[in-house]
Amino acid sequence: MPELPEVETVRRGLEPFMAGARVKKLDLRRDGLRFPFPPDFAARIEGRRLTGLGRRAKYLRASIESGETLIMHLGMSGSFRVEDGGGSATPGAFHHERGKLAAHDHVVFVLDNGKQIVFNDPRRFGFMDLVRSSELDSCAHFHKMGVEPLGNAFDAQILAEKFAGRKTPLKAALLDQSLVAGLGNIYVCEALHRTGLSPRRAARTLADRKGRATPKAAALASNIRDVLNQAIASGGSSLRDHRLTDGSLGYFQHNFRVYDREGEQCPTVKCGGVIRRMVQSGRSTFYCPNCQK
DNA sequence: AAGCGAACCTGGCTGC
DNA sequence: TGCAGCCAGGTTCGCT
Repeated sequence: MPELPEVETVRRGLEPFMAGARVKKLDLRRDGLRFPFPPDFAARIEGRRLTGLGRRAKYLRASIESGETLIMHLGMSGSFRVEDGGGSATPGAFHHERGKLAAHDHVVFVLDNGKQIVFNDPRRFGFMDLVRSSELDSCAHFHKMGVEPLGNAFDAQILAEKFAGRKTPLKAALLDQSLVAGLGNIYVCEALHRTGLSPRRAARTLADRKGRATPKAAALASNIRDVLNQAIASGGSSLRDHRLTDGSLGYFQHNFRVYDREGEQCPTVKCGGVIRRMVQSGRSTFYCPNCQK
């Protein structure tokens, strides 16, 4: 499901309830998701206060007053929802006595503010992990991670430097999380179309002989920022699984120009091309062969 | 080193 | 109605 805009949408939905709340109970409905939960997972969180909820690329990061950080990834089909919890301070008045859990509800955070946060993930490609907060950026999940596309460091020059010398197609380079972190299949297709760049073009062509950014690199960096910000403002894209934490749907999918629009007219003014689908490194790429060069 | 394809898992849709 | 086949927003592993 989720690329950067969807994860950011989830973060904004969860933050008002999670940040500052104490976890009364962490209910694990199975032994793990994509990976087993870390040792003593529930015990390291229960009774502790969450001090903030951040995001890096497609990862959510909840800091805990213990000095650890809870890392959460939604995989392809993960979602969170916020519910009213036991409704009282009565010990044991937890969700599972209220019969509200659905299929694939794997993790429930029961909070001291009367809310409970439920993680649902049918495909179980998501995962959760705990690391020392002081080692967050050097831990296995993040130490090789590329530049944050909505961060201050992201611009045409860093894009050119990352892509310099790479023969791999632009589509694959933009999906490589060790170069730019947070883009996925949808927003790569959309950003390339907005920039008039072919997904097949070699990544190194965005740098000139001296390694400087070409005008196309500048336009691509700008379009990446724009499409991500516009998607966040729309609550992300809901194709099948993505939901906001209040259960509502994102609506940026109505603004797709090429993704999942094979056979439709290219929306570029005066282009007249037809959107096509091809497969690159096992993933669908949607593009206009007429205006993307 | 870089660049593919396969694997992980479930559900929804299409076509016979 | 049933069933086989294909497809899906991500990441990681293993083989060229």
